[in-house]
Amino acid sequence: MDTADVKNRVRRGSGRPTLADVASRAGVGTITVSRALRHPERVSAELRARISTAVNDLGYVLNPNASALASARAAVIGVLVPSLTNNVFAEVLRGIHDGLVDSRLQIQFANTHYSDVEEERLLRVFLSQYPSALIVSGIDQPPATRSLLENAGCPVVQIMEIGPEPVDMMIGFSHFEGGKAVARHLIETGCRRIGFLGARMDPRSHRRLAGYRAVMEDAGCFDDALVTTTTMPSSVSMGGELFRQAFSKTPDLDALVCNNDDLAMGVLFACHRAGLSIPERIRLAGFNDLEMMRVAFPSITSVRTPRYEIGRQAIAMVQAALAGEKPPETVVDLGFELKIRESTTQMNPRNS
Amino acid sequence: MDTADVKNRVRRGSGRPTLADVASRAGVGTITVSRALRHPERVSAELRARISTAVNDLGYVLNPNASALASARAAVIGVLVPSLTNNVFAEVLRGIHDGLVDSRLQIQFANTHYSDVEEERLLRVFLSQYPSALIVSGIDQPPATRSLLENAGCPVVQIMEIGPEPVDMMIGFSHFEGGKAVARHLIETGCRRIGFLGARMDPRSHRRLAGYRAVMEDAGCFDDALVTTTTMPSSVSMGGELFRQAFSKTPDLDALVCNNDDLAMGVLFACHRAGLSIPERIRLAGFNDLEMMRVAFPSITSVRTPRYEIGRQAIAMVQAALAGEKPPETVVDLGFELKIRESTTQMNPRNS
DNA sequence: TTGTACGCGTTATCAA
DNA sequence: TTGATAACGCGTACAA
Repeated sequence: MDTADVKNRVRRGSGRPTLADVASRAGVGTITVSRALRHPERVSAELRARISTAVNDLGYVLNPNASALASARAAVIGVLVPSLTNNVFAEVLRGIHDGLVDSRLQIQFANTHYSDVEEERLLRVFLSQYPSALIVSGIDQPPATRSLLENAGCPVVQIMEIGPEPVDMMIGFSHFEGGKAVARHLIETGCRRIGFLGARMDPRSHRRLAGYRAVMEDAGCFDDALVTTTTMPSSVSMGGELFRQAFSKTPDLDALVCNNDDLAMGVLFACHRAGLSIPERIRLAGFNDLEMMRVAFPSITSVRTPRYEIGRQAIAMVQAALAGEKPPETVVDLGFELKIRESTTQMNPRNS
Repeated sequence: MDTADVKNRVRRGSGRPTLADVASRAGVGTITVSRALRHPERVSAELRARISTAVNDLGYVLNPNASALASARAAVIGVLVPSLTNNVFAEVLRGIHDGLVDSRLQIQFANTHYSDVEEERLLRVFLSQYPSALIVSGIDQPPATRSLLENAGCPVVQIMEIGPEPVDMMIGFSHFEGGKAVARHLIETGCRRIGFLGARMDPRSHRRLAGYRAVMEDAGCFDDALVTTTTMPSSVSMGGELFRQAFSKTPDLDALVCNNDDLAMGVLFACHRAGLSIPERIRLAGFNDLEMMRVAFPSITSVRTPRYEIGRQAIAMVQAALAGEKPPETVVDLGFELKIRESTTQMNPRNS
């Protein structure tokens, strides 16, 4: 094949206008167009205008695949969550998404199903494309996964919890303190036989349980029989299930701390059905403070957790890092708020 | 710069092994490696083994960005949903995700917030990277959006609903029929003053309302005053809100059809609080059949919708299309199931 | 079945 | 501030 053939080579292009098309129309080099799009301030006003016109005339759209290849950086943020049906993570995702409007970054997410093995596998998939940032749930990554994160070559945010040794950044709150807060509230209002119901029992659940236990031991009230857990997924019906187990083990229960609001709802319904009044016979508290807790009958005490804010601020931290800013805070504690409601107070809710 | 300098050129590589590295180690051409990875059956067993060894030795991982550029096809499937907090779409996403294990495709999702403008914008972003497939919610895309979808150059699945003119493929069920089913059930059990509560009022909500209305008119029971809706987001507390509005407009209500289960929960709690018994005084039905409906007290009649299955099968349809299979069914109706429970039957729930 | 040569569309390098 | 040129790493076309 001689050089004369070169021009006859088949072009495989998609037909979409390219940077080169824009460049020739604007009478500039391709790199100038690239610059004008990415760093407008580094290009003279005149060229910027000519390029802008050409872009509009041609309907040019950047090819992110080519960009990713050339720069070894994809405009994608990888997000790993352990569950999707769990309302908590849906809210986190919403926060992440809302934090990303007006950004060229895309969310790519994956569901680890609470599996460390899956998490590591998915992380490798994400890493293969040189993501702009990674957001992972929890702080208990096994060594291999942690090592992958440390060498990710991009900002990494661990969300939902806080701990002493962030891979890079962390945002969340203390589940241990959350567990303590609920238990303390019940102790303070006079309860002694306070049960704990937990499902799934991921690391965060264990920390809430540990918080509950610490308070109970302090008060001299702890009793193994008061704790009822399962590794099965959490659900409203599981709440009823666990309640029945707990109530048959310890019929002298005077309160129940639930690991999350789904379980608490299940307990509420089970008590209604069994004719056990809340809060008169049994006091009840949940965790997360889903919207429903406030309007339930009776309304249910819960720990409000900043799920949306976690997602939102995780993105803010990522963006700051990508902009080269190094904030002093690499570990952000967003705290929580104990919402005390009818289910743990004596008043007759119908008169409230 | 003379040719002698060429070898001194700065390499910008990431340091990761490339196809060429694998090829030279295995003593084959790069394209053979590429083929061995994508279509193992087209490569001889011997080379396949040598290549496999080289891949493992080097820890080679495909660079999806380069792959996407070369083939003008990213291993990404774009998913557009109108909401994330809505449990319904969380389940759809879960189905999509589960359908994608063992696939090299990644999910890239975006939240349209029920906005057509956002939907179009996000679609353009997705399209710019040549996705392998697109999944969009609903069937009411405006002309511009529809045109984008028709020219997407990849499989497109419209989910949640079915209709006469799919862009490409559709999977869902008839919301109109769903609305009819609930209303018919209530009419058949003797109700006449059946209210309808709706929030958000997206196209699917309107179709459920239309189904309800059709049945009510048929029965000679329709009354505008029985319909209470808002365009505000749906929530449990909004259910209580709408109930109070409806009850003051039409205190002779004998049943309520709720546009979704969140509203129904809100009604349940509001009735408890107001001392109105369900089902004795007011019968109640929801839509979607969230897990909670089954264990609520009283348990709540609802229309079970195949949310997880929609996601799951949407992926199956995509994969079939990508494999070149053209199934006869481009519109798949997954149907729904009316779950009749205590909230619309006379028995005293505590004895059940 | 296997290999060669080149194109995909962008960004980095370096010089002007 | 601007541009020429190469490089990113893989897939396609076509030939062997």
